[in-house]
Amino acid sequence: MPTLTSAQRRAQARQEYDAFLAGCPSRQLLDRISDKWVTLILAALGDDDGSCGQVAGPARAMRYSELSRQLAGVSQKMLTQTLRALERDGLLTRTVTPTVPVTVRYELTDLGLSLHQAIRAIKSWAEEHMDEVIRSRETYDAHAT
Amino acid sequence: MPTLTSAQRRAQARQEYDAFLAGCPSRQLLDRISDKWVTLILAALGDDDGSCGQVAGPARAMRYSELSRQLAGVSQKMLTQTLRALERDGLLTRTVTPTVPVTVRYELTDLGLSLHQAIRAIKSWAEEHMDEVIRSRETYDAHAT
DNA sequence: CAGGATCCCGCTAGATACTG
DNA sequence: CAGTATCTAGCGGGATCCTG
Repeated sequence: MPTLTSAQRRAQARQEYDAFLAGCPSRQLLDRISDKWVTLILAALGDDDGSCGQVAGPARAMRYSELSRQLAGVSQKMLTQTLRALERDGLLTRTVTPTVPVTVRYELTDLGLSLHQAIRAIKSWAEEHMDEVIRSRETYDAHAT
Repeated sequence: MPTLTSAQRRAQARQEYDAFLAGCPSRQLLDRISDKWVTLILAALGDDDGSCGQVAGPARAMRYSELSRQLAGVSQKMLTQTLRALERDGLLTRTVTPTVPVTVRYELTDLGLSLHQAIRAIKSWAEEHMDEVIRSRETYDAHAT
């Protein structure tokens, strides 16, 4: 049935999966992408860092060490583990170039890029509304004495 | 300086906070909102459930038991804990009506509603792209033998 | 009904050390 | 450079019991 439009297919997919249901695979997928490191990795790979014109860097290849530097505080374990999971889920590609020493580049796939749009909004939201949240916490904590 | 537009203020906030930095408060905020239950709670409270016209239910008040029913599989502890954190951060309000038995309603604030837009995109993405991810996993696993 | 309070297990993040 | 391997402390999170 290739007669379905992509919009129809997406609507159908949404009917099949419902993250509100405990057993639904999309619940587990939601859990996986609702992760601090996933968010930051997607943001790093999807965003142009501005060093070469910040208009719209649709995708960006980064090396392992670049990522670990940009995601301050991430352990090698978490970085590797998260990258592997994202590769397995088809969100990014891992390309090994057999130089000496070896070079590994990570790059978003189209699928990863489609998620990046949403992920980026989350990260921006956190940065933009930090002040409001801090103020809210202060009044909440003061009230509870 | 109330001469700043809201767009300017947001841009400024984004400069002050950078979730890529380990010590930045926004990193911690990002971690908090990158959570399965947060996503589902925000989605539940922000979405109209379709029972009264699914065009655009901007906000929706729900009772504790309604939430626990809709978020299948959530424990009371996690539900209560997450709701408290979201209330503290100013994303939702908790209203107690002293009936017998007591009635408690949760409702998104404007701040919560602003995050809901982004959160909803994440949940929809997970449901819409589940098939692609599953297929990707299969080929990945098959390759690794 | 809407939680609060405890107990407790699992697992997983993070630190450390080693390698091709 | 780009990981892998191992260990452990800590806490996320579920189960259970209790209350206003």
